[in-house]
Formats: sequence, C-alpha cells, structure tokens
Amino acid sequence: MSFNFTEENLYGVLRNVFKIDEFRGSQKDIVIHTLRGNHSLVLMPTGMGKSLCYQLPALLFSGLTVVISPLIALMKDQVDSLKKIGVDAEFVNSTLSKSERERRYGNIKLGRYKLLYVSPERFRKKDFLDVITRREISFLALDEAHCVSQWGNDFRPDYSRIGEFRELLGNPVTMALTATATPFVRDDIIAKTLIPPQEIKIFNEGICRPNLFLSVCKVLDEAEKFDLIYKKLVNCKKTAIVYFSLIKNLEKFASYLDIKGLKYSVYHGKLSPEKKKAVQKNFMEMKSPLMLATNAFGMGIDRSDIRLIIHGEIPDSLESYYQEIGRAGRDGLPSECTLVYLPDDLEIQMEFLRWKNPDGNFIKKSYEMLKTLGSTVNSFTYEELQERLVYKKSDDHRFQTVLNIFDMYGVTEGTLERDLKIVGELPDEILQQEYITKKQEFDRKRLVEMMNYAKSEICRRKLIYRYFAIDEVVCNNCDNCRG
DNA sequence: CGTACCCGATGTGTT
Repeated sequence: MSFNFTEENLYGVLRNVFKIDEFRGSQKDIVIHTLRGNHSLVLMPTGMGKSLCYQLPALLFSGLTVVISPLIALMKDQVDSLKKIGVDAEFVNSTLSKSERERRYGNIKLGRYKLLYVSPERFRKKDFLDVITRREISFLALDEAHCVSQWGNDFRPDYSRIGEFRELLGNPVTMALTATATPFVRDDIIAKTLIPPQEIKIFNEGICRPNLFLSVCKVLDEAEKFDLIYKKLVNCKKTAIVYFSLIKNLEKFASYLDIKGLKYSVYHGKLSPEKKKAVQKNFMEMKSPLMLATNAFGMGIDRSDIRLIIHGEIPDSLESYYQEIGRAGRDGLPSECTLVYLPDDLEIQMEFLRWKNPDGNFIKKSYEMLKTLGSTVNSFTYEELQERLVYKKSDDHRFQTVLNIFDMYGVTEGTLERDLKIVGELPDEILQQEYITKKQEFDRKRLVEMMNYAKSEICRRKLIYRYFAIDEVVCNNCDNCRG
C-alpha cells in the first residue's frame, strides 16, 4: 500500500512533532522508501536515529503501525518518549492488569493509537488477534530484528513466527531494524518475514567503530585474570562494564572487588524486575559507575560515555562480542575493549554447546515421556521431568531446548505446568542426525571464529569486519596493529 | 549457561 505525501508533509512532521530540522544519514531515503509502500531492512548503529525511521512514517500512514519489540522496558521507553511529544502510542504487555489490558484492547477496536508496541508472544493471545485483525494495519516495524535470528531458534520460538504474524496483519509494509547483523543474520531475518528477498531493500549505515581500541589479554589462571581486570578498572576510573558468561563467576569477581574495596553494581537476568530497573536507572545517572553484568545488560542502555568494556570470559561468538563492545564510546571518543582470555574458559562454552544441541535419542526419549504421561504431564514441574530424563538433575538443560523445538514444530501446544499437550507427530526432520549435526557445526563454527579472534596475531578489527562483511580495513587501533 | 515473554496464583519488596 502506497501513500500520497509531499516533502512538506515529511518536514512538517519532522519539525512539528519530533522538533528536528533535518534528517540525518539515510533517514530521509528510508522514510520515503517506506511511505511509497516498500519493505526494508535498516542496519544502523544505536544513537543514529533509528527509531525515527519507522516512527515518522507511522504518523503519516492512515492505519495503525504495529511495532514488535523484544523487551518490556524498551516498549515503555519508546511509548513514554512518543507520548511526551504528543503521539498517540501505547503498548500491551504482561505488566498490565486484566482491566487495563482490556481497556487498551477496547481502544484498539475503537480505532485509537497510531503506534502499538507488543512482543511477538502477544500474537498467541486470541483476544489480541481478535482486535488487531479488525484494524487496518498500515505498517509493521520489527525493532531489534537481530533477536529473530538470535533468539528465535530455541529461546523465544515466537520470534521464528514473525512471517505468520505479518500475514495475520494483512501483509503490511514492513521494516526490520537492527544495529548488528552479519550477512547470515540479515538473510535469516529476511527469510523469517516470509517476504521475497528481492522485495526488501537493505539500508546499510555501517557499524564501523574506529574509536574503539581492541585488545586481548591472555591469562593463565583465575587469580591472574581478576588481578588484571582490577588493575584496568583502577586505571580507568570512568564508566566501565565487565561482562561475565556465568552469574556464578560474576559473583565471585564481585566478592574479590569487595576485598579490594572497589565499588560496583551488578546486573543479570535473575534479578527482580524492580531491581533491574533500579540498577539500570542508577547506571544512567551516576557519574562514575562500574557495572558487572551478564549479557542481560545491554539493549536499551543509552549511555554514550562508556569508556571501557572488559570481557572476563569468552563469549559464544564474535557476533555477541561485537554487539556487547558496541556499547562503548558511542560519543565517538576513544574507548577501550579488552577480552581477557583464559584458555580453560573455552571448555565452558563447549559444554554449553552440547546442551544447546540435544541428540536424536534424547529428543525421542523426551517425546515418549510426554506421550506416556499424557494429560498428567502438567502436574509435574520442569525440574521433575528433567530429572526423569537426565538422571543427573543439575546442569543439564537439554530438555528446555527440546520443549522449545517441540513447540516450534507444532509437536506440542500450550505451556508446561499449565496446559501442555501433544498435538502432533514427531517430524523426521528434527530427529535426523544430519539436521542436528548441521546446527551443532554451525554453533561450533561461531565459537571457533571467536577463538580465532582471541588468538589472532593479525589486526583484530580486520577479523571482525570480515565477519560482518564490512569493507573498511583502516585500523591502527588494536593491540596487534600497534605492536 | 545466559538471554524473555506470558498470566493468574499467592505472598513479598517497593513506590
């Protein structure tokens, strides 16, 4: 669906609503492309005005714009800032009471809202589908689109169903937006929208970050690791994040800092929503904060003066790594990103890899168990069922992966401990060793790329740029280039 | 392992 608009319309909205005089970069091209009824994938670094690319067209389209967003906190931030400039935007998510939720559904039915923010999981709700399918949907924005590829495979299966949801909305004009996407992730995002690739234009604003100094420090044991990180933190004295893969190790390092008498904050997914909110707010406002975090800490952090990002453990891929260090130095000033590499840590990642990829026998065993239990399955907890399958109850999360696979392939419906039931046969595809090894190989390759980065004696930036298919190779800002 | 959504139960840490 196309829309008649003029330059005056564009600049009118830009100035009157957003209070901005001029477009930046390719914002204007993207907006016009969209208003002419075309699909796009927008790759743009955070802080370059990505949101405007979909928010402006949303105001000019006649119907409703649905924005799919991964986090409740992000929905709230966006809606708050839109409301502040007088835009009729709203979200629906699990933070609402039943009555408030129904009130908003009522408003949708009445034709209110220009933008509506929801998570992909919202499309599972019949009440939501009832009201949303009756509205004219002009436009679909897929924010943080890398989540489709990153989380859609087993962690948040509904992210794999974006294409279906788009069809339910009547195949509206669509824009996917993200800051980090390798060529593979781009293809994956496009594939999952179910839009023919030739109909999607990619706007690549580049993700070069020449101001980040990249380095790797190899250590031989944990004591050396902690001492080294501590030394760097003391020298830095500015805003810094230290990432860990395991909450357990994060806490260990926290105790070490207690002894040293260095103050810090902690952020990971096991904290209560209230706590998370408080910690994040504190980080945004404090003058010189130090954050110890897992990968839960990242999206929605818009501090531009983060000067140091240290990885205390090796991430699972170069992709995760680049995404996490991308939070440093958004103001363009020199900032440092150090990977502290302990060869033993690689074993931890290898173990995770095994859990992420259960073999055919395990999948079959899980299916048989669910079938045998029948309707009584929901009287058991996840842990109890897991225990039946793995004998060694702790530290084996293959069953969770299997449940997600079942859900994705329509083998089961509903949720465990509530209304889980088998509704289909076990497709051969997921049992075939070929499929399983292919996925495992894929994950292993990612880890190897990360390892190569850690061990490399050639330019670090070159390796990353090659991975993301970025052309520029000028560096002179990594440990290997500086010698 | 670590990443989050959902919702209605019950009880708890916050505004």
